[in-house]
Amino acid sequence: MELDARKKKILQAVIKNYLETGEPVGSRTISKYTDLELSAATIRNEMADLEEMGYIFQPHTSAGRIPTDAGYRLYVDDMLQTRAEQMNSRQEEPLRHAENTAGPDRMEERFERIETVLKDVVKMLAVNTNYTSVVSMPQANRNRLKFLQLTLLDSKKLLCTIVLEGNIVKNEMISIKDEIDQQTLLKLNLLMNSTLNGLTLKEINFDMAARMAEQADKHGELVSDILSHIVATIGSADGIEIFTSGAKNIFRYPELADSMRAGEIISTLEEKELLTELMTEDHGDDSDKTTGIQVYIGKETPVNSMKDCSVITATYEFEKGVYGKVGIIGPKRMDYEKVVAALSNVTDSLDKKFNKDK
Amino acid sequence: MELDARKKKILQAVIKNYLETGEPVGSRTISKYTDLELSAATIRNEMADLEEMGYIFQPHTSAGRIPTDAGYRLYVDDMLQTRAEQMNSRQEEPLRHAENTAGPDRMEERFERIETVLKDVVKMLAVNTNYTSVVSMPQANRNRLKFLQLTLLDSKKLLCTIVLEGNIVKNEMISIKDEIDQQTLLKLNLLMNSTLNGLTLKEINFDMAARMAEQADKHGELVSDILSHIVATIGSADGIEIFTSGAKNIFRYPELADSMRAGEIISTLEEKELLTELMTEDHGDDSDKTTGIQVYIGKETPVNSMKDCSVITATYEFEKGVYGKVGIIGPKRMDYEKVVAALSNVTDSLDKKFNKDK
DNA sequence: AGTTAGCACTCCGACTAAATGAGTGCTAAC
DNA sequence: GTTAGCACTCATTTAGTCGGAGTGCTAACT
Repeated sequence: MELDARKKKILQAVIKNYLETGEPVGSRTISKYTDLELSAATIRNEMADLEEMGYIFQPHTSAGRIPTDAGYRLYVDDMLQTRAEQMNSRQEEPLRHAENTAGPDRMEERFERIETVLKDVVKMLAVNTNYTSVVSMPQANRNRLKFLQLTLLDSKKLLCTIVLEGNIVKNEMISIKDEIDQQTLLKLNLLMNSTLNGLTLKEINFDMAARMAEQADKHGELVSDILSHIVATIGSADGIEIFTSGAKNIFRYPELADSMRAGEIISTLEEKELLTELMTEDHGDDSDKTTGIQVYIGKETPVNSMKDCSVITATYEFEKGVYGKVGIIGPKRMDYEKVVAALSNVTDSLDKKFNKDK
Repeated sequence: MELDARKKKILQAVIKNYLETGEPVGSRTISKYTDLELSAATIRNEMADLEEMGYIFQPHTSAGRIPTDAGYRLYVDDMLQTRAEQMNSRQEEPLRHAENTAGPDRMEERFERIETVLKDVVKMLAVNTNYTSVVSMPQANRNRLKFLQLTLLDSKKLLCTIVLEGNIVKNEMISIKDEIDQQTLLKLNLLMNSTLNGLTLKEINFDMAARMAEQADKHGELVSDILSHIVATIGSADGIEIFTSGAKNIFRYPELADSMRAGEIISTLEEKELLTELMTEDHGDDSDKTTGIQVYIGKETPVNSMKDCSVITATYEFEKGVYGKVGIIGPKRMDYEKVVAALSNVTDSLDKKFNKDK
């Protein structure tokens, strides 16, 4: 069977209607709703076909139709494509695009800590969309070390301050066995900085560690100790920081609101580790390369507890090469168009904001 | 009317039973449950009295009784008192107390970052009690400044690393207008450290700021700028870090599980700022001075969204004078005894752990 | 061919009525 | 002061009924 233009139009109508009402949509409704003037009976035939093709289904005999994941997928792909086309044609007249980015006024107030900015953004998103939203701090992973500083706190504790290229700062407390004096500390600082500066985490390897340990002479052990602390601190998945907002919004959507499902989702939001996979690597190849927007429908999501949700993520750039993600979690019948637009605006604003600060 | 021993016993029986079942308890049940051999009819009379006194109530005519907040209060106060007495008598034989502290094995593995420890603890609590649990990082508020360091990141940004007495480290990024060279930076570091070291946040005042600005000569503006950044960073409620676990546990208790209530609670847990009040100052005067355990029943809690819950908090000591709090949030019919015991154990373990590390 | 109207059928959801049962308050007797 | 007995209340459960929305199918229409 073939998916001709008319079937596609009907499918779209079913989905749009279902997005609005959240209830199975029947043939009569469609027959009025669409501009193609067809009777309910004809629609029924077409809908039977669409069901056979796996785009829609009935929750029970003699009920209206509901889109399947495949149906949503088709719809979303279509939407993204026409969106991309629109963007392209608009690139020539950037004015439109500019006036489209709402809300930067809220974020420009003054120089703020990035956490504050992101917390504001995520809250704003949740409030505006009525879905749950998440944001990750810029990822340090593939980032270069800019500067590191060892400071003696007391006779047994060393404070190691690590600054990465994107001006991301981390602290690590290191316990030391043997006492150490200011002089050698100064030397160590010099040594480590000169060796490590500008390096990616992945460029720091055993070889280098060995060479440094050698140069540090009797403090070799301490150096490698420090080094492994550094690597661990930055590299650990633990390092990812995620903020969420609007968790309670899932209660707006009955299909997610039963305590089992909601509990699972909320646990995931609470234990942010489980979101790591979602908020770091690019999953799937269906991401929109130009905007960094990804749409996961139902089982497509990498997060187990969200098999009944749809998740949309977008990428923002904090500094050159340093990225973070913003995401929206909602029911499968979420307003994909609105959410994609909102995320796109937000990442645009963030990109601008962070670039302006430089 | 007077609350004689028998009435008290009946009240206790009602509450105990209700804690277990979660359902209104009737006179027949009590008549069997208690050791005082009384018929249901007698119990009924007594219960009518108890209702008049405001300790219990009926959700509707011809239903069993449910404890009121006042009823719980009485019960809890009693429990805490007998508990305190037991503790006192046990102090002479500390072995008992020692074997009572379960779970330190889980936390002793190795030197861990305090965040990790606290996250483990809060998770463990949630799993063991089946309630929602929260923990706050040690509070910096009334803490002394141990050390502070200014580092030039680039021509426009200054990194300010702040270490407080309890080895709590904070970073603050400060934008500067005029460029500054390493020499003056060194001087500033020296000046600020020598002036501020060992001071409480509250001891840093305008007077001092003025004096320092004066000494800093032409960089006076920068100094006061930095100073206000420091004060703001540390002092801001923003600075409190809170971890939660087991949010989904509220769904175990139908009286909290409806989406309105649950949504409110979950929002509060998500926006940790709202928990600040709960996790910082001592509220109410009914706290158990010896253990730092506080019990908030229903409307007593300082957090608005938890008017239908009970909240129990306990204080642990990170370092001399640096405190954090652990809390359990559950339904009013929570197992107060078990929770108090669990919290008491946890704070004991934490106290020991942190003191041993030193 | 494709489209439409008509009709029997299915199934859900809302409503009603009756039965059940736990629990109370009250009275009268012990 | 305590208890047994009884009438009464009210939430919960069960079963039964009804209406409506929507379907699939067939037959007629273009």
